[in-house]
Amino acid sequence: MSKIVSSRRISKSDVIISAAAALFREKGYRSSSMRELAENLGIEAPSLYNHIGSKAEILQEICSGIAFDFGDHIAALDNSEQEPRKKLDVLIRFHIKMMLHNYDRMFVANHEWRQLVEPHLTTFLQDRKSYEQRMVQIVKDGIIKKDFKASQPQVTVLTILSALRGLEFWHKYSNISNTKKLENSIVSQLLTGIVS
Amino acid sequence: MSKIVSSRRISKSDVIISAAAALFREKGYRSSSMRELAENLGIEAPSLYNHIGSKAEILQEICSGIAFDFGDHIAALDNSEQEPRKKLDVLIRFHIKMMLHNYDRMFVANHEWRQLVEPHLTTFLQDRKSYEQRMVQIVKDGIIKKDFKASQPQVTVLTILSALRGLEFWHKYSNISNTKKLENSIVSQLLTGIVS
DNA sequence: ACACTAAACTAATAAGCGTTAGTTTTTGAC
DNA sequence: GTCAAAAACTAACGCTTATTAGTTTAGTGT
Repeated sequence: MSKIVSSRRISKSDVIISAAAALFREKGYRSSSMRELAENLGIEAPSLYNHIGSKAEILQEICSGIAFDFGDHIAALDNSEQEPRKKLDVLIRFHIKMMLHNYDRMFVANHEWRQLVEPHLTTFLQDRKSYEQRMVQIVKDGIIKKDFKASQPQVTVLTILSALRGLEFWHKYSNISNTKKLENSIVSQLLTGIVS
Repeated sequence: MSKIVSSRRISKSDVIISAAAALFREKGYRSSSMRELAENLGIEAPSLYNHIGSKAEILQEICSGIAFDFGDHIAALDNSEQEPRKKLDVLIRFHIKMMLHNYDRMFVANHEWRQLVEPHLTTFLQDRKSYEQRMVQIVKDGIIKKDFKASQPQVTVLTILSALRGLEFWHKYSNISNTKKLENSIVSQLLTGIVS
């Protein structure tokens, strides 16, 4: 009978979605039950439906929210007049920051987007594809300017993105080595490699 | 009432596990039902239990099989007398080959190991940690021999491993660009970077 | 042809799922 | 304090799940 705490800035549905993101990250979307989610919030399962439409809707909110953040960021970056190398640098650091500060949502969006139902699955994949293509363009620009080695830009981008997706493993290390140092290591490795 | 086809070399449980790997990859472990798995094999769900112990057991077989293959490979590599740089090269190529030739099992092991029940979850994580540590040692050796730049070897290894885990995205491209070329691109990018 | 065994079948069970309906309690503005 | 709205509750439904029990069919060696 305890009520969900909320403020002017954070709606009750946001509180639910945050708790859901944490649960989905830990157990996976399909293995997480509405009953367990409710229990974590100190209420009964049916009470959730005063604030959210369905379990599927929660996942959609999480995934589309992340997609929006990344789309927003790369659009702003595209409009800026910077060198391709700098753009890639900024992009990588943004991924790292997102992973450190929005860990649960990032994890869920990365791992559970397959469970989205149409048309949201298609939308999500389109957004992803579009992001990827913008990134490919940055690499192509860099190759033309001789900033980057000639390569298969598609493969280059997918390699970087999958490396960044794995950042979730470093979430647990984020307290011991500070963010900036971690950022620098990863950016350096992805851009200039490890061979001396 | 059709029987599961099997040969002297491939047992019926292996046929089931292969079909399960394909299904689990497509829908995820929790979203895959024994009924659907049986249907894909042309039998009824309860008939599966003549060959396998449980759904959970199938996942265990998949995950421990992959863990074994990688453990085996890195142990053999450790015993070989090769330069760290060459070891890392071989390791990366092995990951790529495994992903291309054992796609379903690799995908499932990478994505669904969280659904393992104890004690298999702990075993799997220990195997993974051990593999990671062996790889860290290779990088450390390389740094001492000045093959590699000084860095945080742990971060270096985790970055490479997460990039390799994302190889599943390239499975669909594997028909257009041949394996060797893909291997070379990825090895080059991970070892020497993209900046010219 | 016969018997043994492997492997399929049908029927059913208990548990868990997301969700709805209907009701009661709590909260906040006047 | 009163009243409306928000948000909690209990009870239950319909469905799916993995799995078991018991039975029948099919394949194999003699």
